[in-house]
Amino acid sequence: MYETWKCVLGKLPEAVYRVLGIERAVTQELLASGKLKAAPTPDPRLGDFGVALQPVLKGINYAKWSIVGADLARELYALTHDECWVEKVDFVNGYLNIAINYNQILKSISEEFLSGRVFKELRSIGGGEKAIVEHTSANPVHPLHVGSGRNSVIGDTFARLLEKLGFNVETRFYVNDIGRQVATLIYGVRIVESSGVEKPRDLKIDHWYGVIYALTNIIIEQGKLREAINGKIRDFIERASEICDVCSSRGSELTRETCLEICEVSWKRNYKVELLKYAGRIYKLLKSTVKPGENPAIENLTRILKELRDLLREYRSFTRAGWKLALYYPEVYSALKSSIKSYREAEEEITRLMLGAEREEPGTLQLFSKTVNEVLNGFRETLNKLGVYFNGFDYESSPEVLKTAHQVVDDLLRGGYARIIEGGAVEVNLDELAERYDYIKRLFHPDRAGRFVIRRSDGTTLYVTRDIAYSIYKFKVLGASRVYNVIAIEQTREQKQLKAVLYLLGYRREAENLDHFAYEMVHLKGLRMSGRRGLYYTIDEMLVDAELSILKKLIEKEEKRELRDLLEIAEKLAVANTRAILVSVDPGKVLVFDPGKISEVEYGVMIQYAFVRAQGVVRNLWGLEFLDSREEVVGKTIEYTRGFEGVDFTSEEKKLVDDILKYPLVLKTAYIEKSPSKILEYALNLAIDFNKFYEKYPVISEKNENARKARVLITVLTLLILSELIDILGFPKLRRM
RNA sequence: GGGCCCGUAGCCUAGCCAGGAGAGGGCGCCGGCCUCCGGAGCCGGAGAUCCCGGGUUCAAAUCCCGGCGGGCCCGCCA
Repeated sequence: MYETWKCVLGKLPEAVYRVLGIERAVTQELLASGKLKAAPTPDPRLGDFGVALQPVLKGINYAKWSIVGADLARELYALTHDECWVEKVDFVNGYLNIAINYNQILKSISEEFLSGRVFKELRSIGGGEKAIVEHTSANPVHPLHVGSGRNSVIGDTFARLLEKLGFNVETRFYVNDIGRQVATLIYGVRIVESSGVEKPRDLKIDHWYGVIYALTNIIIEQGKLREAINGKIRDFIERASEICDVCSSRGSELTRETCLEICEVSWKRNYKVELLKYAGRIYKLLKSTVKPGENPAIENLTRILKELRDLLREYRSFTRAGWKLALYYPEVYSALKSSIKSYREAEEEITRLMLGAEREEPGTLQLFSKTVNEVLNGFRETLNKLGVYFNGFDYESSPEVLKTAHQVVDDLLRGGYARIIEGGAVEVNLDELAERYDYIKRLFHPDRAGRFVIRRSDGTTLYVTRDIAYSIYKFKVLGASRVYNVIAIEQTREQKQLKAVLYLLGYRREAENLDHFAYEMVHLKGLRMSGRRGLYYTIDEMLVDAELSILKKLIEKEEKRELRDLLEIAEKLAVANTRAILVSVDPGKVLVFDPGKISEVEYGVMIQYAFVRAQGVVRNLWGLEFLDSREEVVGKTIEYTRGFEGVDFTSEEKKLVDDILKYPLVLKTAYIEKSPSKILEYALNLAIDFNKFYEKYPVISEKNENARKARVLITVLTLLILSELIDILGFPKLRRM
């Protein structure tokens, strides 16, 4: 198609010159700059594609357009009829509309696809280059939820796409196993285990640990918040007393009512419950009566009240989450509650665990790796169901990462890129370095580059530092020439810091080839997710929900099939649907998802259905199973490319041919724009267009031989492409459904 | 306070970077279609101030400026 477009556009300058006398170079310039271009027509009756000619006709009296246009159409037709397979050129109010011979097009693309040339050309893009895709890398402290699931599916789909494009792809999972979060989990697990509370037998280990982690975290946070709230209340009373004094000496611009409220509070300073009741009311009163900048003392009070309100709100949210978990897991809750005497004690213990791990104490490290690996096994189980596999897991605690991290700090200090700041921590000041290195300036532009610490005053490294080390590892040890980090968008800054440091350390090529594949959050309707509070919709739940909704539909159809078969179909379709939902929205946009409506989003099912139907045609025509004998199907189809002519293509058929033509372009675009959602969208459109075609026209039973040949070709090409797309999307393949 | 991203029918989404004809799809809703390669489908219908206001242009959902609304980032956290 694009070939014919190019062909026609190539002749346009000549036609314009012959009719209007405008120099060929002028039209060529318009084409080159994109002012003139071909685009599909809005209605197939107008033709197959059109060119908006207004830029050329601009100088001509509008009354003459139709005459000039007709001449142009005639001239262009004469020039392109033979060479570009053009059948008709029309001029309609400023547009040149062109109809082309689909017989020729179908013949030529069939040969391209059936000979495998299309796929081969696509593979030449990567040409065996080694690309690493790091994805998922979820903290091993709770089960994978929809957010991590989006990461997995985007990463896995992109990796599969890269493979189709001929890259030598390796997928890696980076295990954050020495952070505070893991230490918190281990701290909680030790308490729960020593209290003799056991995991319910049917609960996955990652879900169990998720509960323990959340409750531990909640109890600690509650302790912290209680202390902060008490402090705020003290501040509040102090300020209130001050203001009350001003009020009673009549030196205040506050209303009488507000003054009285404030005084009441300061007199009742010992009745805490009463105070909290007033806090909100006074805050509202102050906000409505005080103008900014008038009275610093009162503004201070307003600020304190606002902070108090926020703290209370947060406390409440933790408490609610705690209640919910305690309801289902009362033994866990009481074990933790009774053992965690104070949050300070708990935090000290957690810090000790962290330090022990970073100092590579054998006992601590063993404990860490045991716990983390248990959770990772849970992850693997979930991911395998989804069809997501990794070539390897890399541990943050590994000597390769930790040693290199310290090396990175030393190198930066030696190179003068980092310095020791007050207190002894090591900092990189990118603001200064951005002045010297344009690369860094551009990286952060138009924002300030900022500064960041890479080694704490106690000598331990930070997450970024270890991430820098890991990046070096990916390039130097794993031998990547290109790295994609599928990481949430909120880490954009950290990823830029990472690139900046790589650049400073002389890894310039590596910095250029390190790509932050950013994706936005998943927003659940009616639930705010928070791993720290144990609030999440897990992938395991999502898969079950999807499977149940599909099974329900299957059973409703009252098919006389074995339950075992139904279950298998439901399971496969559930995976397809789940993956489809998670990849359906462009990574750069927030994915809004309502778990209650999971049965309504059926992108995966629609694609599978078209795939199954196309297989049915091949089965009935030749008695062949496409999934077992692809080569044979292709071989038989090649015979159909010979000798069909004079077929009038219907608009449904033309649409499918157009779709088929787009395949290579879609893959390239999805790759360049890092947008796996485009693959899904394309597959969906192909499936919809195929369903329409299939429903409307007979394939095997078509009487006209040429038309039958054309339809078989279209069907097999669709089948081939759907098969490739399903590979990329990572759906399990079905024969029937 | 500074920086980035997003705003398209009841809901979700494409188109925006490279401006062109009636803003494509899907879900949901209403009405039809199973003697016909498997109806998880097809056909038809209703439903949109393309967030608002300016500007550039023959032409703006698209580009520019200014608002409004939502998200994210600016830690000796990970």
